[in-house]
This record gives sequence, structure tokens and C-alpha cells, in this order.
Amino acid sequence: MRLEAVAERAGVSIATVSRVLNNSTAVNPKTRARVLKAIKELRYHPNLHARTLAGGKSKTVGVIVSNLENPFFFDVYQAVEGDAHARGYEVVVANTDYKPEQLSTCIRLMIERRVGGLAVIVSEMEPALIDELAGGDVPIVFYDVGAPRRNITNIRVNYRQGIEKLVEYLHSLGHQKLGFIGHHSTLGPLHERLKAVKDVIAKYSSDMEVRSSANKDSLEGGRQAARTLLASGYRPTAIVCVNDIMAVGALRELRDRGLRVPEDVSVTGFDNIKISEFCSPALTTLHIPRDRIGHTICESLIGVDHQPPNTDREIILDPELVVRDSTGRVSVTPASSRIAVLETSPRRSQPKL
Amino acid sequence: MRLEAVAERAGVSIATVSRVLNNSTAVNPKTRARVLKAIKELRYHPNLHARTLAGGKSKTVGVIVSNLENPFFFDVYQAVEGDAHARGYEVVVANTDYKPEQLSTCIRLMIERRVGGLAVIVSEMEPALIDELAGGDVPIVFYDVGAPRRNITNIRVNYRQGIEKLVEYLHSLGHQKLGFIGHHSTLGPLHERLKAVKDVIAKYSSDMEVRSSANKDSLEGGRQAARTLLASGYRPTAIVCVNDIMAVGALRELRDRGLRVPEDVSVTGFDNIKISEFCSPALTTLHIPRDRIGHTICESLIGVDHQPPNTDREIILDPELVVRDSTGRVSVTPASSRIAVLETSPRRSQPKL
DNA sequence: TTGAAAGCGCTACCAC
DNA sequence: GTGGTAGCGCTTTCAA
Repeated sequence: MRLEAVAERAGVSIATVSRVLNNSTAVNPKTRARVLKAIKELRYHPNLHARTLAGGKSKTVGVIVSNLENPFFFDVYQAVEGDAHARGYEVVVANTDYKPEQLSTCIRLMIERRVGGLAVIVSEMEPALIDELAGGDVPIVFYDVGAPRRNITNIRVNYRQGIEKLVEYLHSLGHQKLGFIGHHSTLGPLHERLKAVKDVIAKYSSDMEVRSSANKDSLEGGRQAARTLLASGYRPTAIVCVNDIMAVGALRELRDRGLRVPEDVSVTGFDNIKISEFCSPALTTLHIPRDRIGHTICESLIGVDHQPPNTDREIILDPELVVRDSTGRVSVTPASSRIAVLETSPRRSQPKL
Repeated sequence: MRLEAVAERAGVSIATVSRVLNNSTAVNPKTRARVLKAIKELRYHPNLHARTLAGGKSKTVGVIVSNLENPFFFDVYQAVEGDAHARGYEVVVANTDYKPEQLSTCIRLMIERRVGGLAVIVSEMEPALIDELAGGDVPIVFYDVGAPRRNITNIRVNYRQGIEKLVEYLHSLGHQKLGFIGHHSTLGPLHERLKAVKDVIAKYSSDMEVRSSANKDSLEGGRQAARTLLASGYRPTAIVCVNDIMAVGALRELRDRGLRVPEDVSVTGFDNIKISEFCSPALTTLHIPRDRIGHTICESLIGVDHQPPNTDREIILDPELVVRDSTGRVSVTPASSRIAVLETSPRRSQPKL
């Protein structure tokens, strides 16, 4: 089914049909009506590929993320989509699952689709890829990776500052032995966050210590990481998690071990995704404004209010500490006495009191 | 950057470049090497739109869902994507947010993209739209809506049977006053589930009763719905939720009101998404196999092992009851005495014991 | 094994 | 206002 069929049926040229399809030049209302009628009757749907090929423009932006299943990434995507739709753009997402070769595939696909702009929200970015992208002519937004450059916007989070607030807060509650739960990610953010924790701890010298454990970025990964951390025999009074979903996973493991949060162990998340309010106990976490990230991405890639897209800049986000119910003072009776007993028991929920 | 540039640089015709790009006909290894080199040097990326336009084929399937934020839909999407990628297909998702007009937009867009197949996993489907789709030549999979037809696969869940198991289970625990929490959805599944509850209850005649409340399909919606339900003064001993995320939301509201689950109120979910294992208490729910749904979709749309796509059939899924910690026997002391006191107190987490 | 050329379905420019 | 038509960048016969 092509334009031609519609043209014939309406008794006009394909040029005219194209005009009514695009509302471009003025078309005689009667003619227009006839065309519209023909379109409806024939159930005609224009071919998007032919359109973009002929038109040359794109009207779609790409978003690549590490793990859509993690609501953090999903929220960013949603925010982008909201703004994009409002401006008549489509957005296509792709998931890398933290795999560098998938990232490379995704990027290639986006370029082949000739997206008008591309947001890369991943942590496994290899420098070579960054260079390659930076060379092209598609406007790009990087989150957490790469450096400012022509045609590139960089959004980054001031992890150091966030972690500082967090660790100082924990220290003020008397915590000295910390645990850190991260996810597998070859470079970047995770290391940055863990490093930040270590650096801040260094300020208190021998006063504090931290041990870490990593696993998949998921609820299950958080649980496993917590299990590993505790299985080593280490007894942290507070566990800092790289993000909220892993924290929720850790919560589960602690519960199964009969450890109460925050009485026996404090737990913190990162991102402040919705679930952090709904889990039990609600998580103390650091807020990162996904909507702001989404808006910035659209501003950079599409532009706002007929302003041209605006790249070539760097936006720094400051995480904000959100204190809820998963953190508390270190208790007088060390948690270790409880753990010693429960450690070997099967991992089941404790009977309700 | 076009094929032509590559051809010139490699000293061959564009036809030859196209051949190496597609591994179609045999190309002289030396020529091939020269072409590949030119491609690399020029950082050439083929134009996907031109390719699909010229080639006529699609290699992408579309998936439309009501709410990607709900892991149920997301899991289905992931499953489809996994299978599709394995067969060299891309998948593009779209979200309707339960809005009929968005659904219509999404469908149109998918058709314009000339997807090779389309899965429609939504609950707000209007009959007119179904007819329109069924008329086309794209293979379609509907979930939960529509009837068998040419070029169409129907996947449906035997809600009645699932709800029967669930309600009978609750009845066996002594529950008589039920609450039902659903989401706003104009027709279909929700009504089907609630209706199923009512029908099953009818079997016990005056023995049981149910009242329902609806809200957005989200954690927050679940909380609000629970709030509304209880604010009416109704005192259910068990709350049946239309899905797991709303159940998690409800859990939060109950906790804030000082109601213990399952001692004071039992709560059930639906879907058995990951979070249902990780919330506290872990949810009793009905399992729906998202992976199976995903596989079926790919089978129908793409085909497996070089078999042709296989539509024109109906697949019925039987939900399986998964009993966890959110349900229990009705306690001797009615929950109402506790509620009466706590009802007017501010909604905050209770102090830890 | 390679090249020439005819589309694929549309947009946009130039005439009328 | 409307029609004719030259591309858009590629795939795919058909010849050579």
C-alpha cells in the first residue's frame, strides 16, 4: 500500500497526498477531504522508513542504559520520553546489561537508525567508544562518563559529596565498621562510589573501616552480596549499598538471618527510587533527580521552545541525603552475638512476633 | 556518508559494497578486505531506513504494553527481546499508560515502522482497534484481549481458575470479609479478576463478602487504594490485590496504620514478580509465567528454528498459587479493635519495638 | 566475481 | 492549489 494508491483513489497526484499527510502547503479543503477519505478507506499507513529517508530528518532520539530493570534507569528513560513526546519526538531505548559488547552493538544500531540525538546512561563505557561517538555529528549526552567536548553534554553526579554526607551521618551515629555492596561494573561509578567511601573513611583514620562485596545489579544480587559479605565473618554495623535495589535485596538477606534493621545493622541505598519508600524499613538513601536528568537530556538533544539543542556543557548533580527508617545509632549490645547464633540456621523469614 | 563514498575509496561499485555488507553473494576476499578497510576508515554506518526500504523486510518486532514500570510487563518485554535477539531481530517497545488514545498512537507508529510482528499486551483494548489490526497483514499476538482469528495468536490467563484457588485458600484460613484492590482500566482483566472473586465468593453465599477499591497501577496506587478501602470503615481480614506491585503498596499502608500482616490482615498479590519475594512479608501470590509468554510471542511472530511464524492459535495459561508469608489464619481477636484506635493517628511508620 | 540500473515509498522543489 | 519529478541510500535482478 503506497501513496500512489491513495492518490489514484482520490484523483490527485501523490504530491498532494503527501501534502495533506504533512500539513505542509495549503491544500484545498475539498481535495483534502477527498484524500483523507481515501486514506481511511484504504487503511493507508505511510512508511516511516521512506519518510525519514526522503525527508532527511529524524524526529527520534535514542537512550541507551545499563539496566532498564533498575528503576533508576527506567525513570530517566521515562522522563526523556515525556519531554520528547511533548516535542513530537519518539524515543527508542536499548539495554546493555552492563556488557560492553552490547553497548557497542546498541550504539551502532542507534547510528544506523540515524537518531537525532543519543543519551548514553551506562557505566561500562570504554574510552575508545567515547572517542568514536564524539567524532560523529549526532549530539550526545553522557551520564557519568567521558569529558566535555564538542557536541557533547556531560551530566555527572557528585558522588564524593553525597557519600561524604552519608558516611559522616553514619559516623555520627557511631558506626565504625562499614560494609559496601556494589555491582559488577568494569569501571566508573561503582569504583567511584566505593573509592569515595574509602576516602571519607580515611579522614577518620583508624576510627573506621570498610569491606566490600559485589554482585549483579538486582534485588537478588543485593541479597547475594550481603550474604557474601557476612559469610566472610565480617560484622559491619552499617551497610552502604551502591543503589536502592541492591539495598532492598540486602534487607531481605538480613531479615532472613534474623538481623534487625536498623537495630542490629543500618542499611543505606542510593538513588531514592520509589521502592525505597515502600520497602520495610523504608530506606535511608541519597536522592538523584532522574527527572532533572531526563529534562537535561532533552534540552541537549532536542532543544526547548524552538531553541536549538544545547550541548557542549557539563551539569553536576548534588545528591541529597534522605533519612528514613533503615539507619540508626549503633546499639550497645553488638550485633555479632546474635549473628553467631543465627548464622548457620536456614534462610527463612523469622516467625512473626 | 553513503555507500558511494565507500565504493569510491575501495575502487569498486556500490553493489559490491552492499554485498560485503550483507554477506550475500561471494565476494573476492581481496576485494572484500579492501571494502572492509574503506568502511572502517570512513567510519561508515549504513542507513537502516534505506536498507529496510530497499530490502522490503523488517527484522524488528513491536511490543506494546500498558505499563512498563510494572515488572510484569517488563519481564514479558525482556523475554521477547531475549528470544528476538537470538534470532537476529530487534524489538521496539511502547508504553500506553493504560490510555486508549496512546494505544492507538502506538499501534499506528508500529505499523508505520513496518514491524514484522506485533505483540499487544494491554488491557484497555477497544474492539474497534482489534478489528483494525486483525485486518492487516502483520502477525499479531494479543494478551488477554480479542478472540482467535487469522494471523492472530491469543494468549490468555485463566484468571477464574487462579482466583478460585486463591479464594478457596483464603476461605480455608477462615477469611470471610475480603477486600479487593484493583487498578483503573476501562475493561477486561481487572473486571475479569474482580468478577472471578465475586463469582467464587458466591459459591459460599452469605458466608463471604467483598468490597473493592481501585487506583493507579503502581506502588503508590496500591497504597492509596488500601487507604480508601479502609477509610470506608470496611474491615476486611484479607485483601486480594490485582497484582504484586499494588500489593506492595497496600502493605505499606497497612504497616503505617499499625496493622500487622498477616496477623491482622492477610494480603495477596498476582503475577509473582521478583519483588514479591523481597518485600516484607513476602507475598502470597499467583504465578504467571512471563518467560513463557515471551517465548510464545516470539514463536508466533518470528518462528523458531527456521520454522515459519505460527499464529492462529490460542494459548491458555494457568496461574499457580504461591504461598508465602503474607497470608495466615484469621485471628481470634478481630483486627477491628486495633484499627479503631489507630485509624486517626498520623500515617507514619510505627516505632521499632 | 563484479557493475549497471531499476526500484523501495516518500519529500521537496519547481513549474503551471 | 496542484502535478511532475529528482533524489534520499540502499538491495537486487540482469548482464557482462
